[in-house]
Amino acid sequence: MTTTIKDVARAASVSIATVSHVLNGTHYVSPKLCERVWDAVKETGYCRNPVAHGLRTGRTNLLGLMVADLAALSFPSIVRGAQDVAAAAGYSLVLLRPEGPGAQHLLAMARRGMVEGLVLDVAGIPASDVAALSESGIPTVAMSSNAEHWDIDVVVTDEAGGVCLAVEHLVELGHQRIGFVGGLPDSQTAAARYAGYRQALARHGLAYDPAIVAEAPLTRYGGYRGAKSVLAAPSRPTALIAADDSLAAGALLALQDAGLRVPDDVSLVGCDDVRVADLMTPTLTSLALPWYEMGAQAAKMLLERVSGYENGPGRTITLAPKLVRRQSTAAPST
Amino acid sequence: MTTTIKDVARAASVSIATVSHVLNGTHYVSPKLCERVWDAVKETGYCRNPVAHGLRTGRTNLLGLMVADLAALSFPSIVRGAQDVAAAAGYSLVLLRPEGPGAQHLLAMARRGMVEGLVLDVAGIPASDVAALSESGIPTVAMSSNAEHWDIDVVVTDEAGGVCLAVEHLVELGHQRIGFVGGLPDSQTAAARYAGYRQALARHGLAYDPAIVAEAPLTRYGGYRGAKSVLAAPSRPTALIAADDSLAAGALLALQDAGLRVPDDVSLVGCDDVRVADLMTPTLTSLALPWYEMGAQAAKMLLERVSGYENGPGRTITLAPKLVRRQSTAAPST
DNA sequence: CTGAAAGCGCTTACAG
DNA sequence: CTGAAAGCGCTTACAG
Repeated sequence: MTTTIKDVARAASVSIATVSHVLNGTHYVSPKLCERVWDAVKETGYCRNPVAHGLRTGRTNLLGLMVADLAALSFPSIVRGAQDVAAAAGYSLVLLRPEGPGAQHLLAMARRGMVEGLVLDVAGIPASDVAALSESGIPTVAMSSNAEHWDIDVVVTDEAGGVCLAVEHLVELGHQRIGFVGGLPDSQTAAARYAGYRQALARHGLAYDPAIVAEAPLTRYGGYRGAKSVLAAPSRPTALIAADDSLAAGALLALQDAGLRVPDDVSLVGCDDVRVADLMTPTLTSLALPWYEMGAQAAKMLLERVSGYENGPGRTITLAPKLVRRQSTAAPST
Repeated sequence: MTTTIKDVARAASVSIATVSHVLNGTHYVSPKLCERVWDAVKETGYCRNPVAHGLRTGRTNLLGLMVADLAALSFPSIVRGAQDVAAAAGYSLVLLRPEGPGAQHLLAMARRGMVEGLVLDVAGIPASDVAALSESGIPTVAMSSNAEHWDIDVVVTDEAGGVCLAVEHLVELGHQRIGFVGGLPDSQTAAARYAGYRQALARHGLAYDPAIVAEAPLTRYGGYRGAKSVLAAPSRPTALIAADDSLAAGALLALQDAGLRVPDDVSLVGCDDVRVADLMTPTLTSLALPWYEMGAQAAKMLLERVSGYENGPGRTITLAPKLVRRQSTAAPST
């Protein structure tokens, strides 16, 4: 019922081989026939069946995007980045879930050619699964919050470097006592951010004081409790870094509860969620993670693999967060 | 190089037809051969090529999800809803963008069988495109913020009903003067929410007072300006409904600027963004839109179409927002 | 109960 | 320069 290459060939009185050649420009065809073919295409409203094309050529123009947690804040930006570059190359994204009843089918899909390659957000995916995937031979690029040792392309966010940025910003403003409210150390991201804090302190010759460091679950209440404990320190910090914007929201509340003004009495830096940071009062100076860029770079590297343009060993590219200055940071009141 | 049905057939010493039959359970095969086939499958690590399968059967187990604005707040939830039900049926989602250089290819994809059907978020998509799609014959279900007249399945959010809920909540608390800060009336959503406000007022016998109604761009600053103007009314409202959480954030700031406490002096209801509402101080009583449900219902209806289970005229299902009570609303101070 | 064969809609050497 | 034919990896009537 839908029109095929045969219909076009018939309408143009040529062979299907010729139709294919003019459509794909894969071989010289005389102008006369070309014109007849194009006319026939227009007339019949033909467009090629991508499934048949995919079977024949092995190219489906589909890239798999595998992320465990669609509710993660990073998800929309990663998708946008990946889709923007994929679309520019004529590719679409198919959303794959790493677990659940469909996992087998999806892996099969990847292995057997429904998607040409995989962009993988390793967050929430068991390392063994990632390893298996990376060994499966299907082109894969991983997005991660820390460097990995698989021999595949990976784009990693420099979490530690981001926190360094925050510390530097505060130091430049004149702060010397900078507190830290981080996530529970069971998450790699949280650990990396904490490491960045320690590193930056050392780099600037600032003493590390456990009394102004707190670890808490990544919730508003966690931030509230964490900040409260930090404020109870014998000598309270003039600035606070919260490793997440939920933590920051809670910390802000704790500061207000304690009668402290932000940024007049205490400066506050958050992390992650641009939207929340923008809507808080005061608006929050915050670390913006390069999610869009990660998606874009991952797709770019993957496209280089599936096109055969690149076939060397796994590459790693590191992307830095950006510090977005808003109202919540200022010089310390002396 | 990758193993095919032929390899399995050879390993099991049967025909490929038999392999296919035991794999798909499409025909009785003797236990003896069945076992040989399964052994061979295991041994060769075979899994079927979905592209070839798709070409032969016309079923790719792929559903298209077309949304114009991946940065919309609704996007992640819609995807989650759609993916959850799609995955349960063995389907994956491919992300289609309605415009740009890939549009042709994508439409072609849809028309020619790469995806079996389309879930369409009509927000930001020209009505003519939607109409064309709905007439193309490919199974399509639309998600919309207002009822439509295409003869396809559509799931619509009851925007007006949501605002009614908010008004009712405030009326129950004892409020009689309820202000409204809405979006610019050029958006259908904003118009629907405004209509809901008027409706609810009428239903509860409350007078409509233009002095406590403002329209503004959907930004924090818009909300700030809108609320300011409403507060300047000769008789100021005891409660405010903001048709968006950015507007609400701005309104909150305006209220604080005016020395008014929330909810003690003025109650505030927001809309849309669960995360922001949760992190604000006070946390925001807010209308939660049924995004996850929309995605899930849309996928469900689409699956019913592509499976052939449903082939009647277009159905419409309306989903109601939910009011989530948090700290920003209370009885008016008398 | 099992298998040989046609065919889904393309692309691509290979003849002519 | 053009076309007949093989084949991508499956499924599915149809013989036997």
